[in-house]
Amino acid sequence: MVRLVSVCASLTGDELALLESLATPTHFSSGDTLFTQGAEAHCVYNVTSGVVRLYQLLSDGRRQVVGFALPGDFLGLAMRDAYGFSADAIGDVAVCAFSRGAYTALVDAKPHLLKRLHEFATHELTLAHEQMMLLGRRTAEEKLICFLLGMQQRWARLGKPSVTVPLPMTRQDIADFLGLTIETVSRTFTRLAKDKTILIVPGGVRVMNPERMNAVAA
Amino acid sequence: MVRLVSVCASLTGDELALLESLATPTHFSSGDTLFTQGAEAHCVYNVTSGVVRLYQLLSDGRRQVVGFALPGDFLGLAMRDAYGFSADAIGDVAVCAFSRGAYTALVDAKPHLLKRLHEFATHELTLAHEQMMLLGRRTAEEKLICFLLGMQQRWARLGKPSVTVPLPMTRQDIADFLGLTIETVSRTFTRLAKDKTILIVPGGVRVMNPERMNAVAA
DNA sequence: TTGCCGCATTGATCTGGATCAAATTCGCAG
DNA sequence: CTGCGAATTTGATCCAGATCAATGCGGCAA
Repeated sequence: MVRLVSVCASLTGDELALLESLATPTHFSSGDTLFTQGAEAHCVYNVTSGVVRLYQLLSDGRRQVVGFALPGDFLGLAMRDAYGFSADAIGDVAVCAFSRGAYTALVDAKPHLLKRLHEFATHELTLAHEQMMLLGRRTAEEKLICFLLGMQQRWARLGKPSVTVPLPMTRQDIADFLGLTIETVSRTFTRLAKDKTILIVPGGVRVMNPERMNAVAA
Repeated sequence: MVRLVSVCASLTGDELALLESLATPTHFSSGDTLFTQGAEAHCVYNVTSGVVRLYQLLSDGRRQVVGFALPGDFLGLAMRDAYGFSADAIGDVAVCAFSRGAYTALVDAKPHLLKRLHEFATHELTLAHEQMMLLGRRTAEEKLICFLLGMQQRWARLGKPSVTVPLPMTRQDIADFLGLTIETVSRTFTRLAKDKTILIVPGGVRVMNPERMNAVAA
């Protein structure tokens, strides 16, 4: 539980007690919805375990996955009145939930914490810019390779460095993240596996030729 | 000059004097570079007049325009050590520049200001998510219509509401923003003009059928 | 006025990725 | 183990938008 709260906040020292008193640990099962695009924003979440799919829908059903939240990530920061995207659990997910009131009180009381949240938000913005480059100007193969390297780096930063990249999300999720169809994602995986650039394993992918992949990601 | 600083900060009352003492008004001519992707981030900028093109480059020359900054917008917030994108002037541009030191001092001294900047950053993040949906899941015609309506709204929020949308950027800039080629942008404009959805005028576009455009943007 | 020079438009053709259509494999409940 | 539904892979064809290639059209310097 101490560990949970510690991950919860990515903070140290004096703020822990305050956070602990305000955080509501919550659990979601695979497919459960944390919140929906346009719904009134009641809570801010900090993911403590599992992976969350973040997405927007167009009225005709087209879907854009805007990100995958991993442990340590914050959700719902961009709250004005309503959430800007929907979020649901990929596999089991644990979060710390903060009510909007608790969140604003916390932020007002602790400028240092706001600074951290602001750093987090600007980092998110940088990632969003990279994703715009990827969506607008990269080929299918480049998209997939950048995605795999990006996920590998994110897991590595969380202390799980490995040549095997876990991919708990479906091919459809990946397609909707990269602006491709499921068929193109599948074919591109198959081609990269034939190349011996990657090895497809249950629940993920093993990076076999990082040199080539880094060269493509440029 | 009072007006300048006022726009500069989008703030009220007691913070103005502080800001005024730290801001360095600067002017750029068409095509001038404010800063370059990867360069050490010395300054934060607040645009006071004109339009700034924000973009990233791939090593082979492919370009993604990640945004157009209008008066009131902040640039370089996502500074860690280096700028995440390049910025240059489209036509004449005036900005207030804050040195990194002045910026961090200001932010540490005035939590209220940090809160404003954080709101601005989260708003930017929301826009970035919308742009991801546009780049990943929209057709060329939808992209262009969403772009025009988006620019119209942004000018309107700045107190310049009009059915004529100014487009000071080139067709190539628009193409690189929407993930299209210049030819597709030109053809799509021509088709929308034939439709009587828009009227192409020097330096911009006049919205002729906002109902249809809003329906497409959904 | 003339002649560039960048932009923009228009046309012809090509192609990467979408769409349509089956298999195949996997997970798992019975 | 067996059957079923969902996810994935694979194949055939199509098409929106890219690419290649002129042509048009200001703006502006001489």
